Amino acid sequence: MRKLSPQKPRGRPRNFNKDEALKMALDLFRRKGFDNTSLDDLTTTLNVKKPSLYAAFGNKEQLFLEVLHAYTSGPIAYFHAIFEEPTTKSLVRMLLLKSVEVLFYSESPAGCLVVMSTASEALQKAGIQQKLVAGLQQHQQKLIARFEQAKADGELKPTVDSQRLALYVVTLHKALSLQAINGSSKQDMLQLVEQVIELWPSTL
Amino acid sequence: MRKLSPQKPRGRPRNFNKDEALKMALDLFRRKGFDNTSLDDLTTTLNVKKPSLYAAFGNKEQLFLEVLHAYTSGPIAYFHAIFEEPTTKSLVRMLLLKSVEVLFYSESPAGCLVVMSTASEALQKAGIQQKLVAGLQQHQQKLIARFEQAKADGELKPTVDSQRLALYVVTLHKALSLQAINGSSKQDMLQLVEQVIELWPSTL
DNA sequence: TAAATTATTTACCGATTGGTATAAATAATT
DNA sequence: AATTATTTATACCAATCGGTAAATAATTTA
Repeated sequence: MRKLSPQKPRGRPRNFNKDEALKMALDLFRRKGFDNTSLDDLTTTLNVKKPSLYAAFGNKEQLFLEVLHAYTSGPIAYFHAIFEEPTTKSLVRMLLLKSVEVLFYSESPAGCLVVMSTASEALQKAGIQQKLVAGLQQHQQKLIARFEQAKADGELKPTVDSQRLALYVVTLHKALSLQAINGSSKQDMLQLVEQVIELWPSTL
Repeated sequence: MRKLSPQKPRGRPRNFNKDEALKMALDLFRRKGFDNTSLDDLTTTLNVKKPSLYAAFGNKEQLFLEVLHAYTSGPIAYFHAIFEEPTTKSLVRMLLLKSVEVLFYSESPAGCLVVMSTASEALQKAGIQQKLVAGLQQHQQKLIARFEQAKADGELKPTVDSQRLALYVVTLHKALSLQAINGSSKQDMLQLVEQVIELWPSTL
């Protein structure tokens, strides 16, 4: 009955690492998008034949879901960490700065997997796009609550509309991906962040 | 030698209207994106067989270019009109409000053809994406010049960084397409515009 | 060593992609 | 009426798409 000790698996061992494969697939999906990343793209860059890929991950959508999980729990884990910031201003600043870091983590900048995938038709048909949008909206709700708290704490003026302000922030956040794709330099985007912070409603 | 009077064309007349076809193609490209709009999509909704389509427009890329021209000279002609506005604040307000109108002109909102097409891989390979990005950057340059003028006129504070501020505006502008695709309502987006205007640097 | 289990390789599948050859249909011109 | 020019419809093309059947290779267990 004991299954605690992870005994060696029964059959032939797979000769590729699942986590590394997920990282490479993440790069592909980010650079080319889900729809335009073909199975041939995946098999050649991962150096894994199609049947092996399907045995390990299921199909293309399920592979994407695993990639997505690796992405949200890895590169964009800061999504949750920002709420530890003391002020809304530093929170927004950290959110945007960390985003820029993620977008430029490799030599060739790529958009955010979550944001850009919301425009995928294949993911929409598969019902995955809806999940992505729901996750983004949940994040937006957390921002609203945080801004409300800041109002109660006297950090933000009572005249601030938390919903509007949160919409403003998530909109800017999503836009960073487009800017990266459109060729903005990292320096430009860091300046953009500073511009946003400079315009942030005064703490009164 | 006279070719002034447009005599009736020689052969069999085509039984579809090019301009109407372009409008329907525009709808398709906006809703599905260039890559995911197939020739079958086009031929069925335009009710035109493939050889006729190719005789009239060339190929898919050239069709897109004609659609793009119809789009820039039609729905988004406001892109140039905004520079007639008296203040930078009203200019930005008009830019964003007109954008929202375009995104919601039909029942189902769609992204901006230009903005979303900058993420297309097929258009990138065809060298068209670069043209789109160049056009957007040209628009950004005009904004920078306008903000500089506003500083000279004393409308904007001398401390304003025109480049940064223009980058901020175009980023917000592009983000509207993403918000529309992500399901934001028109009311939400109009409120977003007001939030941006509220944060606009004071005229001093 | 034999059996059982899992992964790999090779080769293939039907469907869809963008694009086209060919011939019939429709018009103006001679 | 015959010729010429243009568009139409039918049928097809090679290439690529996501996905899989079948046989072989590698490993643990008995």
